[in-house]
Amino acid sequence: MKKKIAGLVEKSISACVAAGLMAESDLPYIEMEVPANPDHGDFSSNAAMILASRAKQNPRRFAQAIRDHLHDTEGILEKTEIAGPGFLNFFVKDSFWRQSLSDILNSKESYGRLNLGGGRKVQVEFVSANPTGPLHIGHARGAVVGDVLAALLRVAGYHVSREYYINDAGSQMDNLGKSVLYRYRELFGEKTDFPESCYHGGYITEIAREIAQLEADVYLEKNEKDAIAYFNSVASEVIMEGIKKDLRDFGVTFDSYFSEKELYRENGVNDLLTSLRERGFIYSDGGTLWFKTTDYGDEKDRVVIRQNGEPTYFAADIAYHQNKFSRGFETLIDIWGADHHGYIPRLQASIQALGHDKNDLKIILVQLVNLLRAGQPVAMSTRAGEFVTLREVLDEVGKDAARYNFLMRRSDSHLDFDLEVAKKQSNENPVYYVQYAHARICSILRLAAEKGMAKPSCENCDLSLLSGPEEKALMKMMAAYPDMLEGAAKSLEVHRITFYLNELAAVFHSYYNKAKVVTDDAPLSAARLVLVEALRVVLKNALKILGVGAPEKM
RNA sequence: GCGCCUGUAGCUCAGCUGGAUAGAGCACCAGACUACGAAUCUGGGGGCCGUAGGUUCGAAUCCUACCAGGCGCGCCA
Repeated sequence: MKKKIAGLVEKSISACVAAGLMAESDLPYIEMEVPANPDHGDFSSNAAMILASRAKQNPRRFAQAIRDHLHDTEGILEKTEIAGPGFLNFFVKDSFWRQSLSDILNSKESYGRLNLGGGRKVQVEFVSANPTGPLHIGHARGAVVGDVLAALLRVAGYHVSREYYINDAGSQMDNLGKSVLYRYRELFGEKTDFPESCYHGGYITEIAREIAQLEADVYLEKNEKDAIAYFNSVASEVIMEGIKKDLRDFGVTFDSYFSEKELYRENGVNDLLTSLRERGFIYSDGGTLWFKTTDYGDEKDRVVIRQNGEPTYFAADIAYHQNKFSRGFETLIDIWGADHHGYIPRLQASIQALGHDKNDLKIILVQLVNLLRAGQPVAMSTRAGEFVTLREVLDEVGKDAARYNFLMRRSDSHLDFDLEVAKKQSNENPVYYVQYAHARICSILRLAAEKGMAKPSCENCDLSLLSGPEEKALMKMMAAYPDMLEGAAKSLEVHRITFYLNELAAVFHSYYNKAKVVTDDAPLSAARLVLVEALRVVLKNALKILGVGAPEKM
């Protein structure tokens, strides 16, 4: 609807230009907003004001000209007003809002699907935690944001792939193996001086114990290097399995897992560096190789091969992103913890050196989570092995509540996550507000069925009976659902879906307390059943994108 | 010191690419179940949009400086 009206305005402006009333316009798009105040219409545009200010003309005169040249061929508009300094306010005929109800009932679960992406291949890479320990609460937020963003883009018509990058090649992996080895030795009574830099969590000891049970003390004799290599491969595998299971139970699944080791196995890192060197992006200085990231705005050049001959993490990451592009993805989206923001310029620089546009790689920063229990901060330290794991959160508050809580803020805004509030089944917890709306509607529909009423259908149903303010508001909000999704997809902001749901549920709850759906008035009941059935569909579709359940009973 | 993010009601936060009278939830106060589910609803108080300038028809939104908090500034990942 929004687009239709914007289209009308666009054509009208062209007509005005043709009629010599305006100079050539170069508006990139027609801004069309839904005014907060219903007196200002269903949609409002400031196009006349923008054009007039560029032409140094009277905005109201421009607005008049646009209105005069409007050709409402479909008869969408009830009226068009010029208001204030030069706003064009559009009032849509009620019949067009009712039309969206039958759209929804016909499209069902595909209502809201867009063709924004045109099938373009997009990859969303997220979580990507090192397999050195279980996922904790901090990872959970990134997991949900990535998962929902992928789902959103899929609905918006992109071909989306979810990927987890396993950092299994760096020095922290040696630390992991070493940590297990030390615990293993302890199990056989050796005294060790457990290093500060190693992982202290209890899970390390458990892995050591498993190895000890299966293979006894054979690794006490072997040389340390081999033992560490073996221990870290066992440990990372065990831990990775745990991570996958936790994510699955959190409703997060991936299409692929990409191992950093893989890059080295295929010699990808060296090949890439060679080709970059040939093209002059890499130079040697002081026994190390440097990437000229300053060519693309980074504040200093970055090392790719260390003095000891080992490639840096950055080197592998360039190769990894190159690999992503070579797999045919046109847009890459990386989801990172906000503490990695300093890394953005060099990675952006590197993909540009590889010949891609800066915008082909979008990085979404997710701020860290501030974990609370009943208002009191919960201390966490990964090194010391003191952290609240994702598993514990899942067990304590449940998947739906946890996910919803992570989606209630813009991702680059700090988030307080209070375990006590999140598990409360009360009005302090917004998940239930929306789920309750869905369950209530299902309850109404069950009752209607019990009473032998026909299933909601737009056939032989007088939808013009839906004339109350809440009914109109609900129809308009549901009609705006695709616009909301489009905005969220374009801006990559998943929290918009949550806010939309809260608003929609609020209007419904208010309506529910005012009006009865199932009554003795058969035509009115039929119309209202159509309305709530449409609502049920929209709620369910949106919740599905969020990966949050839409229960029929609670 | 330099860079990035944040600063909006008592608390937690929305506010879409600059628009019309700045919103929501929680908390607080007062009300609503013989009505399809009260995990709900109705009403109320509450604001120098961090501060000061600037841009313009118009600024919470854009620019500059400053203040406060967070994060980053490695041949770690």
